[in-house]
Amino acid sequence: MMSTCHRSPPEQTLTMADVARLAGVSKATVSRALNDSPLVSAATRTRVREIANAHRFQINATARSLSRRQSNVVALATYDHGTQMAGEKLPDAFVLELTSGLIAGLHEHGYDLLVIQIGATDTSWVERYLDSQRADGFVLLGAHCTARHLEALERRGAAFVVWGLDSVSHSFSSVTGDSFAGGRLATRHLLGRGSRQIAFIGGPDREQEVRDRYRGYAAALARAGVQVDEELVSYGSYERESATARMRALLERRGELDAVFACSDVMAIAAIDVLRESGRRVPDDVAVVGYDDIFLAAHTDPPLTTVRQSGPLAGHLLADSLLTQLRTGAIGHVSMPAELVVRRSA
Amino acid sequence: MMSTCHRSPPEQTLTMADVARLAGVSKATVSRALNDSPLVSAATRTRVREIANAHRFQINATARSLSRRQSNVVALATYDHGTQMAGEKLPDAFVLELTSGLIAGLHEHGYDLLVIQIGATDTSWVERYLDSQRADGFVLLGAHCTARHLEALERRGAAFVVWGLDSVSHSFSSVTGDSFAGGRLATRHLLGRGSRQIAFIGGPDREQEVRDRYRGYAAALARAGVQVDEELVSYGSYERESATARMRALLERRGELDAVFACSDVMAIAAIDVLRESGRRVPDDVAVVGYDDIFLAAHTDPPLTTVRQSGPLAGHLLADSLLTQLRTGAIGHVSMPAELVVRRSA
DNA sequence: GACATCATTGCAACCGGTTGCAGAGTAGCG
DNA sequence: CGCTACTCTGCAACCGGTTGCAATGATGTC
Repeated sequence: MMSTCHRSPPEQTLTMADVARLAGVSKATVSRALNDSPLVSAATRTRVREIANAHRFQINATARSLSRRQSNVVALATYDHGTQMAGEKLPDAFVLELTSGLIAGLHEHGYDLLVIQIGATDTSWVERYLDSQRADGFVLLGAHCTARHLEALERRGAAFVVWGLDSVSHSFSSVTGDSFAGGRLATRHLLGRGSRQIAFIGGPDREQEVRDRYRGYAAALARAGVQVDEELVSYGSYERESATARMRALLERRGELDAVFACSDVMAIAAIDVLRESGRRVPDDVAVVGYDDIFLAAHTDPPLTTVRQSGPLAGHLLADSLLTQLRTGAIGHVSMPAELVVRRSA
Repeated sequence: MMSTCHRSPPEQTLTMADVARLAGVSKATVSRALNDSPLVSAATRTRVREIANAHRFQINATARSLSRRQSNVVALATYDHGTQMAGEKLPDAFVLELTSGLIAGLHEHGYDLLVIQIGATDTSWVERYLDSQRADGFVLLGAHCTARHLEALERRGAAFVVWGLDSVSHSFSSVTGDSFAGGRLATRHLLGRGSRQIAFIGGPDREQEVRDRYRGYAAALARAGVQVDEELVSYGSYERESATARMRALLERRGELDAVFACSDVMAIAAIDVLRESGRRVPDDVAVVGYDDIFLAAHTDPPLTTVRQSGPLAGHLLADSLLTQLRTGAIGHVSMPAELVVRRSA
């Protein structure tokens, strides 16, 4: 192929003043025409727009931000993923998907996403980004943010949304996974396969998320007329080792169990190892359902049936929530549907 | 704890004019003082700065951008991670780590990172972000960007860096993994363990990356005085199935092989499955090394020894490269060291 | 035909920084 | 002491949009 010959003239980006001159009107009129102001006639509006398009005019976002006193940028606060924190609680893929949905959601309303890194104790970024007009609001990930951060944001009166954190004691917008529905979904699936002795392996029992999953578990059992057997319920930490120990204990107490619902995929995988070790087959003898749908889940043996949350949807909801707050000041809480990914382990 | 009483007065963000008034000087002097201009006396500079700090003055980035005609923002172009593309070639964790390093690297020079999503065929984002002054330059991920994108950027004269793409026919800055070193590292490690019949399972043999890894493999063998056995070398696609088939073929041709170097972790895992199936033990009978260090690698059985690239370092180098280009116009190519992660498979 | 009303448009002052240029003050030099 | 040189500071004009307000002309009403 030949290289292009009709390269347009240098054409350094033009300004509204240029467009105004070309259209034979004033800067103000161009501004109004492009912003759909009712203060210009339809005829003028279309003419100006045609000229602007023909010359590929791009409005200068910086100048607009300066006079409107809003940047149309939202900052996503993350930790340094190059170090320890990486994927501690959030699966990597989920963060990327969430970011993707967030960008898309913001974009629909003319906002861009800035990504910043924040330290656990430092809160200066709030002023640095807000007062300098670099961002209009913030999105935080609950797994990463501290009480100190939340306080700093509230004190400064910043607009922000948090993913995965219930705001019992504070008043800020949040979007969380519907753990109750997730727990019910997992349990219902196991019941549907015929299991009746379903074990529950939870994370720390103080966490709201874990409690909600338990409530969902219990609700599904009740609905099916199955009594909750407390001997089948066990809490601990999210560690792999902790799950291994608990699975062993469960087998000793209730060797006849026929299913396991674990509150994370990592715990589910550990449980499967223990079950195999004890000579049981998965899913034939014991069915297992996890939670999160980490990348690994699709590649274990057998592939893990698990509960996942839609990252893109989470991002979209965060965007909507934050933009609503920016526009109206309203704060809100949204709970996201959980979906069951059926693979082979149950 | 009690809530704070000494909440500072409303204190709507102050401007340079305010600082100027407080310091009894002009706006211009404040600007110069804060920017380390040689046009202010040392005494004035410190006094102005003290006052600015005392009042927690934050410069308005928007206004500064407008008059300096540069935004101090760099855009990272990504695809929509909510759909098919997700993690096709780049491990999720790597993208997050790279982003992390990128943010840190940019931050050191006063730049922020904007993340945008681009479509495979759409190129309008170049003008949208450049002409509107929203970004000064771009970072692209080779696995995601098309020739069309590169052309659009070059035509527009944009500053940009690409990760993982050699610019043989174009002239733009790039940062890539050192596949030659990676291949050598892996092979040397296998040789060090005593293996002599080392199979090579590559991706498509047209890819530069794959060729470089092969060169590294060959170089390490030569160095150890081992003849390359073409029967042990095999190419194909990156698919899991393809790797399975090739491993089977290799075993038929050279049942006595004692090690495998695969060009991706997914292929290495597939190879391990085949080896097990054939009754061989890993690593006792056959040692296996992969490439990429995907999250899964640390959790396979046995945990996979593999070659990884430092995501944070990649990000830093991308930042440096782009900023240099913005400052001086110089374009450059950097090759990143590969590191061997020794786990249990070799 | 005179006057109030309304739809359009332009003027000019913002938004909050940066910077060329002129002027004031001080020091250096013969 | 007079004159040049140099240091420091302020004025004012930018950067490229937005918007209150006044001005213009057209339309409608009695």
